[in-house]
Amino acid sequence: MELTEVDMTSASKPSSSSLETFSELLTGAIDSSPSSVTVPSEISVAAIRPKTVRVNPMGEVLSTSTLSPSSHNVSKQLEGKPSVVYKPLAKVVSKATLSLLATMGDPKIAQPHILSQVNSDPQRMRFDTLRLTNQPPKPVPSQVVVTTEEEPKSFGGNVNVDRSSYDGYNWRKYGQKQVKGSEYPRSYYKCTHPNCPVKKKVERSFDGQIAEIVYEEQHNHPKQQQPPKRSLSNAHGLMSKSSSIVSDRIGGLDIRLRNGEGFGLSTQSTYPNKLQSLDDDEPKRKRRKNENEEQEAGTSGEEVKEPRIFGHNVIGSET
DNA sequence: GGGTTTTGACCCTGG
DNA sequence: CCCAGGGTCAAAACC
Repeated sequence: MELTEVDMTSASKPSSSSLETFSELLTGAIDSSPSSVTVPSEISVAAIRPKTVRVNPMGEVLSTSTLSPSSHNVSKQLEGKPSVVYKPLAKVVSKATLSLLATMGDPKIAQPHILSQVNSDPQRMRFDTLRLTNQPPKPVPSQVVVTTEEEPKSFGGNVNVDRSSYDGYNWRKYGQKQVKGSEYPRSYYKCTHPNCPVKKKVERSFDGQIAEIVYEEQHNHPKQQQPPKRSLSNAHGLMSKSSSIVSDRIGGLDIRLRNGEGFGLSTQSTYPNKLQSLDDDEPKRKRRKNENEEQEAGTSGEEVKEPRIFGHNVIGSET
């Protein structure tokens, strides 16, 4: 199950230094010049309409507007190849996003073709990538799916840095669940940064390969240049234990960005509004019964309990 | 000792 | 209004 990092790294990772990290690519792409990359004008549409762009490592279009049944086949095939899926919000989606995607593909390595397609069902889209279901045409959020062969290695430069697809940020797993739509268990990760609202969902195949990764929100902080200390130290442990993410992503993964181009993008610069959201973190945060009884009145609903990002982790103190 | 992962239960939203 | 599904929390265990 655990793929050898070496395999993926050396196998498909020509040079991580070039790409650095996935996020970096995104960030850089956006930051640098969103329109620099050749992005189909459809992207703009994405902002309004849900679109899905799927390209396989070879640059072939895996799926288009409506995911066809065979599309899911593609996903399966991708297993062996890294694929990146971006699922930006319709409103947030912009050329920049596409640019990111395109950039992520790494020009030197393999520039993935970005296609945009209209999705039928937003929700379905989530696993569409994986299973692709024929959903009836409906207006939904847009989704951009881009698969690049180099992507995974890009941010996976150092397989040593596992940590659920190390992309330059620290992630903390806060849950795992088996979703109906997916045959693989879905893991939920949150950026360990104090105010970073970024979350990502990772679906791993039994092979330990990442079947799909969905990023939500954007990082409102610079990514770490170095992998999590723990990752480095326990890189082995993780791999052997349960986090074969690294391998996963290398084997073949789908990365999707939701809510704004996902991670690595400059939220502030691109979407100031997002900042607010970030600040709020999650107003809707569901509070456990305990909180209810204890902070029933205490929480005005706006008091974001940032101190407790998740579990006992810290955050507020982060300094 | 600190941080992360695991796992079950709880809560919310959508159909 | 009820049910199903998804997402999140929290305690314990592990590294």
